[in-house]
Amino acid sequence: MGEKGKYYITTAIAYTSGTPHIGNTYEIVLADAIARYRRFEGYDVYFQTGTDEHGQKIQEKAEKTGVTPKEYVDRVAGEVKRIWDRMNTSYDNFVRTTDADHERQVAKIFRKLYDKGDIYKGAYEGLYCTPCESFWTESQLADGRCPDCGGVVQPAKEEAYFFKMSNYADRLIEHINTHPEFIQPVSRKNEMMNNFLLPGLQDLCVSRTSFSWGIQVDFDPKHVIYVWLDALSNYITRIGYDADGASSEQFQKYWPAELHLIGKDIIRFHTIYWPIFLMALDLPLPKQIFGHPWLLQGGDKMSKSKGNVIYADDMADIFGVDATRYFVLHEMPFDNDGIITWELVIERFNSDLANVLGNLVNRTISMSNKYFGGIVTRTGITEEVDADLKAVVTGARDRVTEKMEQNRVADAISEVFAVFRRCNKYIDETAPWVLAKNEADSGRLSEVLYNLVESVATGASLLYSFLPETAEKIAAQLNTRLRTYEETAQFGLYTDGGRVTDRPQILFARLDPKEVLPKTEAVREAQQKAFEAEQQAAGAAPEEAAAAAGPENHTVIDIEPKEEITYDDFMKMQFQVGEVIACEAVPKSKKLLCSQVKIGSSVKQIVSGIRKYYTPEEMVGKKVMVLVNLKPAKLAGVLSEGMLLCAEDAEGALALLAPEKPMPAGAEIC
RNA sequence: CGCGGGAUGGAGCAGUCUGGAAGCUCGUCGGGCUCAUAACCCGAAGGUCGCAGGUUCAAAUCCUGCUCCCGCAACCA
Repeated sequence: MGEKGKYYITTAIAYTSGTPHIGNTYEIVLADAIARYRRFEGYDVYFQTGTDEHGQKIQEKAEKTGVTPKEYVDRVAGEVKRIWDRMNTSYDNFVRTTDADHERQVAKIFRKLYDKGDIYKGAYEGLYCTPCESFWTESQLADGRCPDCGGVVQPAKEEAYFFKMSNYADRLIEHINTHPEFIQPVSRKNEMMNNFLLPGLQDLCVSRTSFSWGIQVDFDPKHVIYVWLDALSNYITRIGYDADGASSEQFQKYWPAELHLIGKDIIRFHTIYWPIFLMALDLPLPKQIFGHPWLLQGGDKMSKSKGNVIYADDMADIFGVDATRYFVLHEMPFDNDGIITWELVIERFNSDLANVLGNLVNRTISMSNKYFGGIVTRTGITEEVDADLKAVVTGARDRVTEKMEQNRVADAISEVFAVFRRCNKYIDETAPWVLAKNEADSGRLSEVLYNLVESVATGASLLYSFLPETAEKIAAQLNTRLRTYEETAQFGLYTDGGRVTDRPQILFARLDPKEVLPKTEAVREAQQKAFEAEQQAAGAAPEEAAAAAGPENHTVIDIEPKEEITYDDFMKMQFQVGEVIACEAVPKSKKLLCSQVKIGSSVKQIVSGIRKYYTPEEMVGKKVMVLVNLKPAKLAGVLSEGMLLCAEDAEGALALLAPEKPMPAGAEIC
């Protein structure tokens, strides 16, 4: 181990706001495949993953569930770790940002940067948008309004710490330009340059006072350190970085990282802020940051309310761990998003795992048993067809390595399977069952089977990084061991006269979609139920509960009953008939319509998410039912002073409620 | 004019940077074979490479314009 040097690989640490789905799981499996392959090649690998556990969102989530933030993240982190373990990932270290030594180091890093002058205390003196919880400068405003939501901003001032990004921007641009491999895939590099670096970096606010769940600034305890500064630091703190210069040997050895594997959504943090923080700490930059694409469910984003979130657990329950690994590794393209559907998973399972691989192993072993009682003997009686088989098998390692060098894991695994496909073809070319009919061909038959067993053993060895369990099973059935990196380029290592198992196990039993799809459907339904219950527990609005009930019934919809309320509770709400006198689409939104609703002698502005079902034109003149004493709020920055009542069907389609007989605007509904 | 990505035979993708005979896996159809998990092997059909212009001896690939999808940001009161 280690003769090729060290290799430090990390995944992004998972944000503990909820259970990771298959898309998150993809990242750890991808990293695991890379880590295992590097070990296989002979690198001294250190593979780190973990959880990101601070921040406002988590504080809120915990409050909602009625537990402390720590209890909340303990639970989620345990869950994340369990899934990572179940997926058979070989990480060396699982970091939690609530680990004491991490927290201590981050506080020290913050202080160091402050002492150095890269972080300075300032104030947001600017225009604050309450719904967005964001400050904006004069120049950022759009028509004097919040550029994000279009809402009204008010002058406000809040003390905060800032990081002087501009101190390092030029150095970073230089580094990116002179290190083309730094950001992968390259399309992302241009994106970062054009959007953030070249227009000029704003100083980054690196503290918060609006919540407390985070690492305190030790010399100014009202402030909590910005989660990204906190989270990114995990890459150095947990391998022993010390801001006071007492960094561990481990840190000296492994930093800088060879690869940060992250989702494409957080590329900006890793390719701009993180390198700049490192420069400020006088540390070398990671060699490469790879922003992998996402898995999308049938082209849609996964959403719990649709019940189409695919969890690694569910997939592993139905298909097994290695099949799950195979799917995410194989189906994920290099720089576009991949698609995952249960149908596709079944297809891949049957065609690749069951047919090409499983069946190959099975037929190879069966023939050995049938013709030679399981004994595999090398006779040296070769024919021309053998040469191509051997070339494909012994050359596979370099082809796989070439793909892995580029982090093209999906292509690499395809190269491994090319070996198995070639073996199937070889069987057809040599037709062992024909040789078996003639005693004179026995020697040749024996050689053919030896070549097959040998090829399968090599293929299994190359497969190990991707499907470790399967590779080991194959080796066990062939009664051999997995080959080393060097050995996979050789042919003929299988023990002459060795014996394969006499009881071959089916590696992957073919699946019948008719049997599997009902299971996946059950998973989907269970998920919707769970979502519904969760919403219920969180006190969701009836509309949401109805939406979560699912598109099952055509004529009747049952929604979760809510707690009984008193007449007084009901009387707190004021409903009136309103007349829509004007209506327009909210410019920055897709779903919202903004209506001016006449209620009695006043006019209220109400925003509703009904654009999909009503045009602004047809809204005008409608008499609608309005909840008028709802606390005003901003939607997409537009003030909404009430709520239009709608009925919602199982598909989520909406219909406005209207009085059954003509009523004047302002009439009370009681 | 918010930012970004995409459109390639029935499905999912590669190829586009660095123009030069349109490729892979699955499905379909036909054939072969029987050791094996109705698996394996061979062959075929099927594409005006989103639309319209332009550059070029040559365009999926470069340029311009357009259409349609999707993601991000904000949002279902």
